[in-house]
Amino acid sequence: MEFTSLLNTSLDLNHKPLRFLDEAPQSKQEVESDFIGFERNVTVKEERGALIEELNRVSAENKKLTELLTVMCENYTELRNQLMEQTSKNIGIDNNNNSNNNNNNNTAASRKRKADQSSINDANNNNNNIGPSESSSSDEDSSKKPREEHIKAKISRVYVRTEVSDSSLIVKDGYQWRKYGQKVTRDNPCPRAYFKCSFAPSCPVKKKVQRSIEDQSIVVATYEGEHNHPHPNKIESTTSGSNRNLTLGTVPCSTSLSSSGPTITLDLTKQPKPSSTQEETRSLRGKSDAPEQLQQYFVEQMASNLTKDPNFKAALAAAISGKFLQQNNQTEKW
DNA sequence: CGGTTTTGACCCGCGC
DNA sequence: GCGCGGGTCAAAACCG
Repeated sequence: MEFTSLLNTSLDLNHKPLRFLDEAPQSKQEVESDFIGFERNVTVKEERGALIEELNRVSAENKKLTELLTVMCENYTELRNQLMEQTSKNIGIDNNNNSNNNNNNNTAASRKRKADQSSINDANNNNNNIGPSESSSSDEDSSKKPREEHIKAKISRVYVRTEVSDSSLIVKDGYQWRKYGQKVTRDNPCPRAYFKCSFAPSCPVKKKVQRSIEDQSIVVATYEGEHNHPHPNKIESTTSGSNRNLTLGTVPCSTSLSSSGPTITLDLTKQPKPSSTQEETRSLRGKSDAPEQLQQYFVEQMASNLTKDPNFKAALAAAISGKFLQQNNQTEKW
């Protein structure tokens, strides 16, 4: 019987400290009544003091983390703006390239792979850093299907740094993609994934994603064609099934841009804890237009997530109660 | 239940 | 003509 009462009391102790945060000043009697089994009201007060001290320390730590997060968000916002600028510039560059490529393809339409090689060489000339001379045969489709000829020349490459352990081959560019094939190519043991824009067939854009053979942490995404619909970030989309490829605009990644040419390198390895649910992602997307609000939102969201997380609560309670019981043992020994 | 992913089969261009 | 290799299809599995 004594044991059970002790057990019950200790369980309560696990929870009370959390309630101190909300109702510490007025709950003095209630707290003391919970500790009545210990018959040590004086030490309870001391322990409360120690707990409050500990909580203050944790709060300070949390503040520092929040500041760090804010700095990260600022960096992210800055880089994101740079990305947007660069992207808009690249669109212009690509359009110029389109006209050039169209001319070339008109003369060599029957030799799609050769034309393709030339476009690849162009791309590699623009970014001679990581290019695993990947044979993309985008022009093949267009010559096979003349109706797509108007979109064929728009080819751009994006180099995305990801975790090596992440085998998903997902490049978060904000658009929604449907995977329609995967192939292991000869020159690269890593499989190449084929995606179509989920707005297909009305949107003819395709992309190929494959890890670089030279640096497995880099994923090479080759985009073919041009989206004929607005960026999903700008759409108040309703449900849209699975948004697994969602959104450059919301992912707090750090980005780095190649200075010229239609290639972009994104570093997705430095992103903070990604939001776990689609709902969160959608709400983030809605706020992505205002960087300050975004930062604030990230901070709030992280704090909210932590406070909502039962594991975090349990761990905190365990840590506090552990310290508490430890002190109890010490006082009992006295 | 509808959309997406997986994956083996198939198609087609290219080189020999 | 044949084999190779990249790209696509489509049925089944999977998922929310």
